[in-house]
Amino acid sequence: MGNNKYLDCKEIIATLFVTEVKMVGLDQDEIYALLEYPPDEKLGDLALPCFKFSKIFKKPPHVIAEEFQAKIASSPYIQEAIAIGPYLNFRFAPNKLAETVLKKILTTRERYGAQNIGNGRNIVIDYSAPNIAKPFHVGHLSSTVIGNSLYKLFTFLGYNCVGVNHLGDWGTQFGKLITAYNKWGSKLAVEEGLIQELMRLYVKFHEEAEKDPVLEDEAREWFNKIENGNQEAMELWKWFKEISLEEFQKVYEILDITFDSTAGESFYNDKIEAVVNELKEKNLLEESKGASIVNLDQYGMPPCLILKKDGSSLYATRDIAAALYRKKTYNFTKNLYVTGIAQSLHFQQWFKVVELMGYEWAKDLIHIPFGWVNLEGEKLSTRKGKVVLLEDLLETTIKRTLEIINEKNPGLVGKEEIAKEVGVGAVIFGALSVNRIKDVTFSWEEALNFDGETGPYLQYTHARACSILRKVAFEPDSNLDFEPKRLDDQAALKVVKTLYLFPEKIVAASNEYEPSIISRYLISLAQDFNGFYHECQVLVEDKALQQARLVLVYAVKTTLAVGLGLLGIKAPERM
RNA sequence: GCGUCUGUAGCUCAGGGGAUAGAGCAACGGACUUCUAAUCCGUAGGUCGUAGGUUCGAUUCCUACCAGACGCGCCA
Repeated sequence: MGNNKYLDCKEIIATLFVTEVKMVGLDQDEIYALLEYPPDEKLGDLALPCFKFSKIFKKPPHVIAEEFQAKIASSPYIQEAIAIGPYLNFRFAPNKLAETVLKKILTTRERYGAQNIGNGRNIVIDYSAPNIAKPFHVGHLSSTVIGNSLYKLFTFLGYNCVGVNHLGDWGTQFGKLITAYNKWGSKLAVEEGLIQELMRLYVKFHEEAEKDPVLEDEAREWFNKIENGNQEAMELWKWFKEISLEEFQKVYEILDITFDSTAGESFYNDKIEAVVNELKEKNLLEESKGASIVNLDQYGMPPCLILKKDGSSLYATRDIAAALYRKKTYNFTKNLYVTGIAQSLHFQQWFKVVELMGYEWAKDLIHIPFGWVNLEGEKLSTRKGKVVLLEDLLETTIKRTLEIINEKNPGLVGKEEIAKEVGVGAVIFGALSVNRIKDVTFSWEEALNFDGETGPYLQYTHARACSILRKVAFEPDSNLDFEPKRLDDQAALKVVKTLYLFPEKIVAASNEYEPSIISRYLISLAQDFNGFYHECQVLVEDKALQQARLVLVYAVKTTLAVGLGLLGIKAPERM
């Protein structure tokens, strides 16, 4: 736990045991790990289950809890310790907690929760990575927004992040596209239809290839030509790529997501040979059925395909080349790959190959998998043209938001921009609110519902808080005078305790590469705040009371904005 | 066949060795002349997939099974 610059009550209690209780049989770290938040707040704010001590001292846990209680004196942050059955429950000193947490927020503001855990080390985050010549659809949303959130999160924790959009701009799909273009397409049609036309050709290819498998061979030949720099093939490839990139850029602009590098698969084309040679030198490469592979039998995995029988590369080859390049270029402490769970085996395989090549940093290659997106009962399929385009989804949610604004707040200035922030926020939050690994079913009804645990709910709560602060022109100031003891309502105290948890939550989110931990935290913060909002009037006659509550409102507003920012969601001041 | 992931309220999901299993949606009943009702309060709703095992204690860990999703050589 070390030197946490944020208030850490668990650490305080663990220290208390070492310095005051002594002779407890467990060290500070063990006690720290044992401390948990009780299921019901009435019981206390933190609890130490005493079962483990029972074994050490051969006494019933409730007796131990009582003995501990007798030895624990109150300290500035811990008001009391009460033994309840086999638990020793601690109650925070509410005034001290409120004072410490709120002053911290007044001082750090939009940096509340930030830490220098990374110490400037580099993390490469590989995310989004759409395939060129395929439309950007809801299936690409997860990678894009999870990666973006991790980028912001690790930056907030002191790492230097390198966001890489590893474009799928290489591979047999281009052979397929060129084959389809030559057979059923035309220059004019592509110029007019752009990515829609490319998608039509791609779908057409798969329809026809089912009837006539020879097309697959033709496609492979075309890809081979691209790899060998055939001029006709290269020109078409470049053209298709440009069309796609423009389309993707529109979506990234709406989402406000940027990358530090867009070195895609094609970028590594000239780095493949060196990898293959290195594999050969290290005696890892074998011939099998005409292809070149790395055998992984002894690791319980199928072989990793390095070269096809026609000598062209595969995605594992390019991934290895990319990893070597990135290590050399960025000297990363971690390289995260945000892709679907379907690719788990692929990553395990080539991570192992890198390890077998003798690179100890293979352990720093981390796959961050996420579940599938389905379309209400049906599977998403680019090949069958069965997709919801991300651009359509975003435009629809923005439109819907505008309708709601016109209904609820018609006089709002800057409606268009706010509708965009809220509509896009709804989509991003929807993708980040549940555990990465879960499969999700896309539903328009859910996507357009802005009630309850949604992005707009968080933004609305933020806008409400802003509204109060605006009415009195509240200015944050680290020397601001306020009386924490005035925040003695249950609802206000609950908010303070939840604010206290924020730094702990974002560290947990980074440890698990799980933005949904932040999402859920923000929902609980907003729920607590809205409870407070209904129960306690902020703008009141009693100026000291008002001041204390204003500080609380400011703290909530700030924490919500910081948290939303880490998710890649805007926090408008009015809506 | 082998492997991975998932199974908790009608639906979508939290929780993840410990004290009576929590939210939201949908349903029903309340609260706007008062800081934005995209809100809040209340009611109802669960043999935590099934069976064993480990443990003082299992919804949580282990094993088997069931169900669903996915992956297993020249697609990415």
